Amino acid sequence: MADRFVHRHLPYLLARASHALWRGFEPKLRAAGLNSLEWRVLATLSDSEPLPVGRLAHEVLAHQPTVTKTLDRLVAQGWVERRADAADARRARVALTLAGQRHVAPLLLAATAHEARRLQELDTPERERLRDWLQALVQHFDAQADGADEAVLRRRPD
Amino acid sequence: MADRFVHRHLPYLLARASHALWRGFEPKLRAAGLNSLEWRVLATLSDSEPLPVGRLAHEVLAHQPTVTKTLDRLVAQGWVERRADAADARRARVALTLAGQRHVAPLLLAATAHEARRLQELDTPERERLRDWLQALVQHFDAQADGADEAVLRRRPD
DNA sequence: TCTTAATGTATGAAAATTCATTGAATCCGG
DNA sequence: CCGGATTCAATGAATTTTCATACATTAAGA
Repeated sequence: MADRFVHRHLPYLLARASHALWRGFEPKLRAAGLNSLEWRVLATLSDSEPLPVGRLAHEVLAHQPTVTKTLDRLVAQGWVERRADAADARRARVALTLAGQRHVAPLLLAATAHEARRLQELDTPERERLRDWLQALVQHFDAQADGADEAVLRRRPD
Repeated sequence: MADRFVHRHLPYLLARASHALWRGFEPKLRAAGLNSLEWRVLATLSDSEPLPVGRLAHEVLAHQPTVTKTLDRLVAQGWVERRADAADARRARVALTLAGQRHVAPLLLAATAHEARRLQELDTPERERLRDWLQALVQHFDAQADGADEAVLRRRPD
């Protein structure tokens, strides 16, 4: 399998792995009336303090205007709210409403269960090391604030 | 970092890792007049035999109608062509044109170099095992033709 | 061989995303 | 404290993606 570019190239391989693990869960999202970005937004906010839009966009791997519009929809549904930032009037603080929390809660459980079930099939002892490695990778590249592009990460002291 | 759902959940973590590694390469794609799906299509076809549309869609992690329309654009650019399948008139065989090959070739090199550069920063010996693990993961879940959703994978004998 | 089912791709309308830009608020050097 | 540069989020037009469906071809069974 490793003979073709797309099967060797790591960014691609990671995306493929993500899809492969995730596959089969979408029906559950659809049933909950969410597309995958909306899901990522709710999941991200589920156990986070209220986040500014730009930071949220970075976390959900989407562009800021996309997230702004997704938030409009989620707000209309009553799942999310934009609060004012005390220190900076430009900035919004996006948080789940109570209804939003109730809406994602079962999905979070289901997603965790789905992941566990899928991984079990694989039955390799390296799972947890993989997770550590990936966390280190993300942290490293996120932390270096990247120069080349968005500097969304230099989060100020709040 | 592992305390939050989105930082622990493996499908998400894999997607984040993919992005983190990939970040900084997009300008090069833009310069080549490609969006990321178009890039994945060209990269996939670059070292593959001509593929039917559905199979290509699966490989590039996109839906079939999306790929059909992306192909329309790539064909219009002269980078891709649809050939007839000798055995089945419904099926198309998508392949790069010579111009297409010339167009991606430098990008493939650049992408590989980019990956290498990024990974070097990380300086961990586990890289290759990670790649193996991911390949196994993708292969496992792709191979099982999945029941739950698209059965794109049961590729007939050709 | 017909008839019905299933498969592969295309299509059209609706929805979401992107790109470039705007408007507003904060920051910072003088 | 002023003025220009920077940051944050929103907006609108253009592009792309999605969803459902249509069309054509092959498969399967009576």
